[in-house]
Amino acid sequence: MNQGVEWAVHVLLSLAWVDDDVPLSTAQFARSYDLPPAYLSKQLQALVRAGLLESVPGAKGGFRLARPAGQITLLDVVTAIEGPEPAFVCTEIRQRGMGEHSATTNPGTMCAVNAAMRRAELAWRRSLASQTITGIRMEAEDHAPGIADAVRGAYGRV
Amino acid sequence: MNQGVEWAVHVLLSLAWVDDDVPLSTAQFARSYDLPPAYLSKQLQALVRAGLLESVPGAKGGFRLARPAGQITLLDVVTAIEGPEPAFVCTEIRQRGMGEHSATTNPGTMCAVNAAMRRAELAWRRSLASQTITGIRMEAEDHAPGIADAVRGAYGRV
DNA sequence: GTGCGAATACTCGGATACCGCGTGTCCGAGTAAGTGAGG
DNA sequence: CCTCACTTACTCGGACACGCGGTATCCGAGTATTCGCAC
Repeated sequence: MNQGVEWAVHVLLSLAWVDDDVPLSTAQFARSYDLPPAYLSKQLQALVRAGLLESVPGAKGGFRLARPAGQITLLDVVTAIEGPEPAFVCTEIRQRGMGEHSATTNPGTMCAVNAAMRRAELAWRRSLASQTITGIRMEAEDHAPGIADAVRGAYGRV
Repeated sequence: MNQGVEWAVHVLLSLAWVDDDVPLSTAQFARSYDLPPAYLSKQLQALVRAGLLESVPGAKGGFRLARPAGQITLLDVVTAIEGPEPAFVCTEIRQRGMGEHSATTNPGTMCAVNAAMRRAELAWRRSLASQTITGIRMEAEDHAPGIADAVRGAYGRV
């Protein structure tokens, strides 16, 4: 799995905690988490293209949440970074070479292997879609009560 | 996702259909599905290492199922090919650079982001573990009634 | 005809190259803020 | 004091290299078969 997913979620969490109209810049995130700024910027651009963030150009610019954190799911993030293609791609080897099966195969039916893998991936996507940034935020606050103020302080929002 | 997973499942399915003590060789599988024989061999070796297949050396050798197809799950196959490591790896960026959070973080608790991703991946693994080769076999036979005899015929088992 | 032994051909298995994609970096276009002068 | 235009500095955004893991391949070790020969 692409490492940018983890970065993206943490960035979105920070933006959720620093609930403000004034945006946060790539440089600030990179400094906070000790990440390569340029590469992080690339990932954030993907979030903008996916409509999760909106970018503010110019001095004192940066990124803002494009919609409330409660309406951003993990599936949105993963899809934005990894792309919409499923992890398992069926190459239909069942009807290569010896194509005898295909003769009796009921048309319109999917390869059973592909169907099984898609069921599993659907379960994964369902779980991702059921978890929002806000949910993770609450869980983190439960684990570390002072984290909200700590993050706001780390970004200069006293 | 590694392409070998699809190949492995189809090979296991073929072995389940051709229910016989005499093994099937890499060359036969490669011919049936039009796959590169050497690379396919590499994947089958992984299945042997994982204990899903047992190899028979020598002339007329090949591979046999190491245990009944009903006791081989998709999770077994994926783990054998992809390895046991989870797809999402948490690099703990939450406490790099500004480590202020960690001061208040309740010790022994996992990063909330990691926890969320692990929940999703657990759902995926649960679905994979609930589906056996036999289950896929039955579904395929439902889609294509004559497939069992077709496969047996393709491998010379008349 | 039968038993034995060597040659054989076929198999798996690990060691070895190739290549695409994720990883990492850089520089330019664009814009808001800041600054100074002029009215 | 207010307005305005210019300079400035900082931001995002896309275009450009690097390295590793999946992809693909080849050749050697080992064994069951098979053929031939002796009995």
